[in-house]
Amino acid sequence: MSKKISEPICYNCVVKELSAFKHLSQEEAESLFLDKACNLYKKGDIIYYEGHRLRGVYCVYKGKLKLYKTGPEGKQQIIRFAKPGDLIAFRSILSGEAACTTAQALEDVVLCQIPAQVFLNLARNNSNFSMALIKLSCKELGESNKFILDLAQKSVRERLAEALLLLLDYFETDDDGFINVTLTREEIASIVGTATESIIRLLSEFKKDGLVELKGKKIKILDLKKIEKIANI
Amino acid sequence: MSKKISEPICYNCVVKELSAFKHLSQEEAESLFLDKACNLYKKGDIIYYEGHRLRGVYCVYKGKLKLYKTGPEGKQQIIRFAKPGDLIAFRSILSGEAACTTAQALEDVVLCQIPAQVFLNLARNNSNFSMALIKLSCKELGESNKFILDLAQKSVRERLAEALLLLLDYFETDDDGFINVTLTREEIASIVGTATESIIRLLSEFKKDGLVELKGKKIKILDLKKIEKIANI
DNA sequence: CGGCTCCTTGATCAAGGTCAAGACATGTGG
DNA sequence: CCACATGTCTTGACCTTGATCAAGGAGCCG
Repeated sequence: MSKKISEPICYNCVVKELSAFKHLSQEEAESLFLDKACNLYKKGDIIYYEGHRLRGVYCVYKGKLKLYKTGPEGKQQIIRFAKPGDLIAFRSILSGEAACTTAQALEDVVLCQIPAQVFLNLARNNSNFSMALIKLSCKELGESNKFILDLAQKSVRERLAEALLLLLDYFETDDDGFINVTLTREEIASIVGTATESIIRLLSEFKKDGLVELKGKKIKILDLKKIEKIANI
Repeated sequence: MSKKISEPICYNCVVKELSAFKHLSQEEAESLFLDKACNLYKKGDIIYYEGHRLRGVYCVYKGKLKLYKTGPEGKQQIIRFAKPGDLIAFRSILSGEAACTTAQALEDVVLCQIPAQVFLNLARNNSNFSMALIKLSCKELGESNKFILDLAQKSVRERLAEALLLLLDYFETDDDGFINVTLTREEIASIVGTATESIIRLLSEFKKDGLVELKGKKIKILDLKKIEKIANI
């Protein structure tokens, strides 16, 4: 399921500057390097399950992941994504609760795991680092609250438009202008919180109206202005 | 709209022990007392508006509040409540963003406002305090994520049952066993994320089935087990 | 008493969920 | 290389949930 690989070196890791770890001193980053464990996960592998107690936080070195909750009928609801430089599982470690989501690799992924105690000690002793973590969790909280409003008051059509904008913003585009992530229709549905069929119908409607181009699972936004208008932000 | 009143004294304030402030030293709590401003707000008063920049965090000394977001059509979505001992606006201050909700008094309320800089300095210099704030925001984040799942996948009936349990848990009961908060049907609807009429119909159905007792705006849960079963947690 | 706000009920309707069936693509092992 | 299996996508038909609209009643306050 996961295997050890040659490890990125924390104190000059390329993704360090993207994450809250950029606030660590050289010395702290060096000690981090000694304590971490680095592993490769294949596409589809589960990193951890909702409800489980976790040993530490993960820093994404390579690849993309989805974090989702599972509903009463087994349906997934994607809560957020992660990409290189992101931390995952920090919520669980910092709050001392069990994981509130399942983390799964969307493609081959390399993760470094930092033991909870090491992470908590850093947070406790380096106030720049702890303030960065506070900012991180508060920002995510703001985003979750925003999404609550959307789910409660917007139509599926509006939410799909908004989801496309979010994906574009977060994953950016490849050389051909397609959003740089590959998701099934079902996965898009579990971002938006609706049925797969609804996503299919709406996407082909967007296509018919010249708002998007579809090429297999790849999506290109052709008319940003109109999508933004539909999203009703 | 708000008026100065005789101030609770932070370093022996009765609500201090309920909040993250319990991690402050005597000295820190004394300095807090010098910097804070304490005000009374009448029922219905707005403390601050979504989108505004805030001057500091508020500590609830007395009374209950609702924090809500407003949707495109002006409909409210309640994100959380606050009661004595709770902090509000901390998310905005800690993340450095504008307020993501509007805060409104559900009854007469007394709030102490702590200036942002004072609050941030405490967070920066007292690691027990900052860790408590981290826990607080991470816990709220977990709750918001939970609610996202509910909105996306549960029926209005399930969500109402769950909302009643949440209200019971948070506000507890008065001497007669009624949930200790007074909300209009419309406000309940804007917790659940549905129309007022749906709440009315479902509440009277719950009443018919002997699950709840209704006395004006007051609600008593008669059959906790069945409500829990409906909530489907 | 008149004017609020809030609650309640009934009728109607649309958004979107569910079900079923088939097309298409992809990968596998023989 | 083919046959098959599996997973994903797509479309159409149908039906349920819950939103909306309308109207009236109840309670409360100046």
